[in-house]
Amino acid sequence: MNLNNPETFKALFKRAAERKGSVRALEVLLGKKILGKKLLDDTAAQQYVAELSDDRILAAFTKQIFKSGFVWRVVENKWPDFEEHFFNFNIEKMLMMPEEMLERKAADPKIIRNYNKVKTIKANAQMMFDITMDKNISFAQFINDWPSEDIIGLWAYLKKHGQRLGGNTGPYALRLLGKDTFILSSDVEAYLRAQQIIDGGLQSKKSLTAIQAHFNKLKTES
DNA sequence: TCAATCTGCTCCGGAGATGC
DNA sequence: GCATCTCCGGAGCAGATTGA
Repeated sequence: MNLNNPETFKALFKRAAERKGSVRALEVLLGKKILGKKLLDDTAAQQYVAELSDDRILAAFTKQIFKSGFVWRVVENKWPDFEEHFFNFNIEKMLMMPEEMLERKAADPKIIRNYNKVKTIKANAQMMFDITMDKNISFAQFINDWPSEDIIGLWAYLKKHGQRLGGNTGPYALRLLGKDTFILSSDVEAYLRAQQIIDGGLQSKKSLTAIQAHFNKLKTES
């Protein structure tokens, strides 16, 4: 570990600006978030997350689950049929769907016929429903309220209580929705190892805590 | 032309090892 | 003894490629 002397935000920013051509070019990339067809700043993005309907969150989770380990283009091409098959991911309708119906839909070639992944739609709908009942808030509000300084906590929650939302699936889905989260891509992992912020397994508690601390530090410095 | 095989990609879970 | 970590094989399907 090299926690005493990791790269500062200033040095990282300078290096990134050189790589992207100029400070301005980098700021264009960093300054706003693209959500759907909209370009939003951080405050607007946060508002966007809080106002999402829960069916869109279930749709995002499901899309990412099917993309995981598969050609993303195929999932995108078939997505309109997914929306149609699963009632636009309406939570109540999904929870009322009998197993036989789910099994039948999972055999339709219009969608990706992976029954194990199809089953996650209902399971994750149940997780979302439970939270809205327990906390009396929408699932979107639940995600929005979770502090970005402990985003690994939200990852762990989704992994434990949801289905197939572990690994990078949960983080990717959260980012797709507009939640402020980092992604442990291979490039990011290589950087973290080069900076000696982590040395063991990427998903170990020790590593995740160190990574979160580093991102929190960068956020404070930025 | 058709069938078989390969490729792409990552979560999941089990087993054994390690640390506290 | 329990929790956590690490490693590895299995699972899943569409599209591309290869061979008969």
